[in-house]
Amino acid sequence: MAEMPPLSRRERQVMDIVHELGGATALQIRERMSDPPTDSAVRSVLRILVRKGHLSKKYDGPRYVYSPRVPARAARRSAMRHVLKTFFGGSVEGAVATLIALEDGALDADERERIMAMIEKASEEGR
Amino acid sequence: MAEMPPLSRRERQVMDIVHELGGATALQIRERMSDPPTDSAVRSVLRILVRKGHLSKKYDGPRYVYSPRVPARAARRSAMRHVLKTFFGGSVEGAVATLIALEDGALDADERERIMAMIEKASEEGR
DNA sequence: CACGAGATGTTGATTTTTCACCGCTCTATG
DNA sequence: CATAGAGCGGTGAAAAATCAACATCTCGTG
Repeated sequence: MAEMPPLSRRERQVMDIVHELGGATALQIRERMSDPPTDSAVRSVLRILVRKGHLSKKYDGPRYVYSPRVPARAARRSAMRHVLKTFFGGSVEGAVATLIALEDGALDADERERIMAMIEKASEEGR
Repeated sequence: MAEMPPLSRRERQVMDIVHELGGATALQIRERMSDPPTDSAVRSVLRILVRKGHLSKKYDGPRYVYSPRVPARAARRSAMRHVLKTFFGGSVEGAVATLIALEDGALDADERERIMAMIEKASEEGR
């Protein structure tokens, strides 16, 4: 389970799509690409990603569904940790600030409440 | 000044380091790489990144300092937006949850207070 | 001035990535 | 049964990325 070399451009693009969808067929993936190559090209990188251990494929109904090998939770944490370190100098505060200020993520009262509660809870438990 | 082709592996690695440091010399960058190639190899990708418009170089004292061409604020927002979409289905709530639960980011009382205040303020201002 | 060390840029060869063509299988349908 | 269409994977060639050797230039020092 080594962490190998980082992904190539296409590989990363495909992984992002699969992560976003949770699991996806070759066709779905191709449809989501901004600059889609041929179907077989997509399959080529899928094959590589499976071989490298980043994706698993399962035969669901009439076609294969590709899913991330690493659990969603871990992937989320890892991705977040990376931007936290790279763009926010590790400042959770700064990251949250940017997050809630993201115009397209306008949070309503409910969501705000839940977030507040969450933080309360976390700081209690986290000592 | 289009944003065209995504970055290659090395390019992304270098960009991340530069973003993290805000600005850096070729040597600093190389020092931060986990699997550093030769100095001249590093310079090669730096040159490419400058040509592509992702980095600017300024002659500071005895050497060049490379800096991101896109303002830190915009870069942060863009990076955050991407993980938000890819790993959290756009849920700010989910993202904040992960953020505050990152064990290595243990937030103290002060930080928690400031974050709470921030959220209050944001929702007051009619977001 | 001559020299060595540090910083940079260039070039071209090697390695990796990307991709489409091709053939196979399976299923549905006429 | 014959055919057509969809899904799949292998292969090798083209394109891109990666990298180290090499050439310059600058600066400080003996």
